[in-house]
Amino acid sequence: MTSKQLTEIYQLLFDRFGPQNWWPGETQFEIITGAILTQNTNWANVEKAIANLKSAHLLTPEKLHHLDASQLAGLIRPAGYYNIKAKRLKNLINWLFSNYDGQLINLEGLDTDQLRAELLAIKGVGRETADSILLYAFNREIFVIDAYTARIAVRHGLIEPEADYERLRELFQSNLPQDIQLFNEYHALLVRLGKEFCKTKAKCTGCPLEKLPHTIDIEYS
DNA sequence: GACCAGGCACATC
DNA sequence: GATGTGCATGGT
Repeated sequence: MTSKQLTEIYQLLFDRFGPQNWWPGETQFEIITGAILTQNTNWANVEKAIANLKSAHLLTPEKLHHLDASQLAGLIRPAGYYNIKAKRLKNLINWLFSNYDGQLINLEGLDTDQLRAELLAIKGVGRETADSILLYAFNREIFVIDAYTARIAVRHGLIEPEADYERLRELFQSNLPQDIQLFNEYHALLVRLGKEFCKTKAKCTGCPLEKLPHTIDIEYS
């Protein structure tokens, strides 16, 4: 039942928007960095911060490892929350160097549950950030939940408004084929839909899901 | 000027 | 376990 609805939604979104080519980023480390920088932040601002790191030729674990947090903060300033995000990036990099010789390749041997648990133990890496890293940087079968996804799922009656992150992840992850490319595209499409049609103050006109069962009045933040 | 954006940790109840 | 607050820039 739910899996049929989820499949229908995916079809409608893909038909309307086409492939989203996520995650934007040329390297595994760029994707990881972007996942932290985009926390509660518009992607356009993240791009400016990443551009700064690229111009300075600092977008590698080694280079950032040797940079202090205050200098890093200056470079990522356009992404907002720059002091806290600089610390969070350093936390992740310190973990990588303390336990894995600073090499992302050394994480490939971990199974998904183990890697997720380790990421979540890093201060500054919460569920969405960890799951974005798992799916988009490490190609693991994890469905990423974000504020848009939650809002859309609630508004279309796929889940109760009180549902927490893990409950939402369970909804998508266990009612869809275990397909990394599908998880990748689906989450990206939900964000696309959210940006264009599913903000907190709902303006649903022209929404590709307009004809589906709908509870417009709900405000989910 | 208000409101929002691809969250998270921490304090407090 | 639920709720409130600080963190900060840049676009609409």
